[in-house]
Amino acid sequence: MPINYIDELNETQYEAVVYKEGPSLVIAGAGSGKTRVLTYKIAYLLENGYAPWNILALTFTNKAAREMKERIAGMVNEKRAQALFMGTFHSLFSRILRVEAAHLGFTSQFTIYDAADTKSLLRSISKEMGLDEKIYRTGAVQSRISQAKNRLVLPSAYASNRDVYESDSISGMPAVRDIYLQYWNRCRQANAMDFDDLLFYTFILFRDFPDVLSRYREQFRYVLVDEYQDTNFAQHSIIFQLVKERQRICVVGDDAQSIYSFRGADIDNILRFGEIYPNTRLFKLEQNYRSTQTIVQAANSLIKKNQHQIYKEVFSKKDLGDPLLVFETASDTDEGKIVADKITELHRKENYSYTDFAILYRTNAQSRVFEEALRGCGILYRIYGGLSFYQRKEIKDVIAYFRLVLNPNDEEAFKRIVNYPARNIGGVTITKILTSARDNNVSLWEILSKPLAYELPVNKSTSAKLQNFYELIESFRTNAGEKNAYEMSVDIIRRSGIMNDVYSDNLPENRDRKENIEELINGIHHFCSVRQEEEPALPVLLADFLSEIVLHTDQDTDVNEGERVSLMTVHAAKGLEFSNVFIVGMEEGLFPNFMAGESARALEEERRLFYVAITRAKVHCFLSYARTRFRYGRTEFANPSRFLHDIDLDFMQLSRNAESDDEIPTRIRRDKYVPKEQTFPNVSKKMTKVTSLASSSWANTANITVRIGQTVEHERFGIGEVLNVEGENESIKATILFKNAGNKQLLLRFTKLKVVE
DNA sequence: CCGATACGCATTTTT
DNA sequence: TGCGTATCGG
Repeated sequence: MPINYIDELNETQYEAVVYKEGPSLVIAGAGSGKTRVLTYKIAYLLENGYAPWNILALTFTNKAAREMKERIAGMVNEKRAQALFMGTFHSLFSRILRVEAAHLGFTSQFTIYDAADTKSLLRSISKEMGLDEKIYRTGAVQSRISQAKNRLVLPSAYASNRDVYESDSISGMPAVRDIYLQYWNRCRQANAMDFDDLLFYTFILFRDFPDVLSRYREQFRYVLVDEYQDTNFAQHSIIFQLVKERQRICVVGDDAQSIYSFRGADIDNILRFGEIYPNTRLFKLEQNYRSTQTIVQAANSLIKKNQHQIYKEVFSKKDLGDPLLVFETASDTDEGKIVADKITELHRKENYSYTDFAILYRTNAQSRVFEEALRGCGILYRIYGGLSFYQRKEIKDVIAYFRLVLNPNDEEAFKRIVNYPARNIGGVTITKILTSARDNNVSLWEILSKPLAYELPVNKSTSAKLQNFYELIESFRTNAGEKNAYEMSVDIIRRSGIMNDVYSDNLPENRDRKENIEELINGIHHFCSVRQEEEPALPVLLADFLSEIVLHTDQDTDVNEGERVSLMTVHAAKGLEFSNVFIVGMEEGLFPNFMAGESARALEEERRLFYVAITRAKVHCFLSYARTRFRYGRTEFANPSRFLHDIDLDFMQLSRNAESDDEIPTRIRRDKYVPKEQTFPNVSKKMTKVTSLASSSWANTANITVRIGQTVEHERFGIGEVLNVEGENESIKATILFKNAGNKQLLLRFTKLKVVE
């Protein structure tokens, strides 16, 4: 069945799809059919002279690649779709690097260090160098080194750069350059690359080995890049190496959704694409097919506050829709409750499935209150992000064995398991090995293999223990090349003593560990049978499994699985859509996050992040903030986010306590960040009374019986005397004379009162 | 050298 | 709050 490009695409989409003569930039507003353009374009290329292996398509997540592949498979021959080079930068380039590893002084079995490995290695390097860990915060050092790598700055260049040195000195960390060099060498020593290295070494490979480069140039005749606004300099440079001559490149993205600068992403890549590729054709997709007009316009009004962007006018032809609804709650617990209640209500009244809801927050730590509230209402949910399966301790332990078996020079894996399960090799011995390795400029494993030659100063009994460990790993290594991954892993878990350790008792905390390890084994079993079907001739090796999972992230798991509400960070929600979206924690310090400081650039990124959040919503978008929040073990006060003032009030509605029209405005006026001309008072007429908000400190008092003559305290009106009570159930109304606020008639259902006497 | 226990500490987003 | 590290007794 031929694809009817004209009927199935709008005019701009069609033009973007069929243009293949030179570089093109597709600016795709939120919900404008970006993925559609990419899939149709790839199908079009396949129908017009390109072989699948000649197409390189880079996506941001593995899941995006998988989904796109499936869609293309439905349009063209499935086998051809499978043969496409489609995936994340990191996964595709790691595959290339495994093939070409020898050029760079690595073996094809190199380990990929994750962020935790990097941190741990940096920590030990700082310690060895005798640096104060309070000043040289590992996180800070890590991000400096990461930024350097993302900008293709080698340790030597880093060390000789005056500006860099000065900036490091100003932050009190002049030795970062020494750490960087040491870290670089230690990774090489360990035959390991971190995430950033996967890009850096690919660049170096192409730069230093022209024949290798020309091979890949020849192969990748057309390059497509998704989410181009989130690429960094290293990624840009690699792409440029590949397409410089042919200029057959199409990048797709939305500058308004650039949210990964902390990972080195450079919004200028997309803003200045036309300068780098001079004959670029620009296509702008401006029709949003996802959201109501109100949501689109609200998002537009927000993003207009940013200076740094490509002009576009996103519009929707869908229903006008409801305004964004803003909730204020007294505490974070109440925020959880009100969201859970709202979900229950929409589920019942408007028949939404739970999969139609998402709760989006700025930081993972916020998920807790929502989990509790949803559980309380009996609503199933699923959390995306946070710590993934592969980051759990017991799983990392097992994986460390796998890693060491495949790459015995892996320092981090070595340190993790040399004494797990306990084999009486303690800190003192490990330090000795570390020192010896550093002095001789070799890996830990090398020391272990020839302790005598390196004069490792240990006694007989310790030496025997080390020898046992060495032989254990060596015995696994002999099989790793041919034995099936499932058999290997079972063998490893048995003979390493992990099985014994976990199964020796029935402590409740060991039950979870046991289940997790079993799940891992099942996963490997499943992986093996699937792979075996695909390629019956080859054994499925441990290495195959490991390379499958290291770059696997939580982003890659499917969302609409089961009847569950989705909870995730705004970052994780990029590319997804839901009928009903709750954006929670809209508070100063939280969103925008205090880490962003007051710099315009960082604040613009936070604003783009908020833009991403709003544009996930198809029908309803709810915003909420809490006045108090439990944080770091204490209650803290918060003010509403300045971003709430960035949205045009025509598209927003305040849901609030029934009484007192001027309360929120007064509070907001107190906030130092609010520009005077944008305060709420002049628009208070637009506010509508909608819902009552529960509150922990006041909530339970809402149900108490209020009697005439009692003295009560109101959250905002203060102390008053009850003059009269009338009505019943939902509509019990009290007349109260407040000392400062005068006479008020209050519906108790909506009112939070404390009885004073 | 191990394990328990106390204490201090820092808490953004993630391929 | 909950984690990782420092310190203790065994």
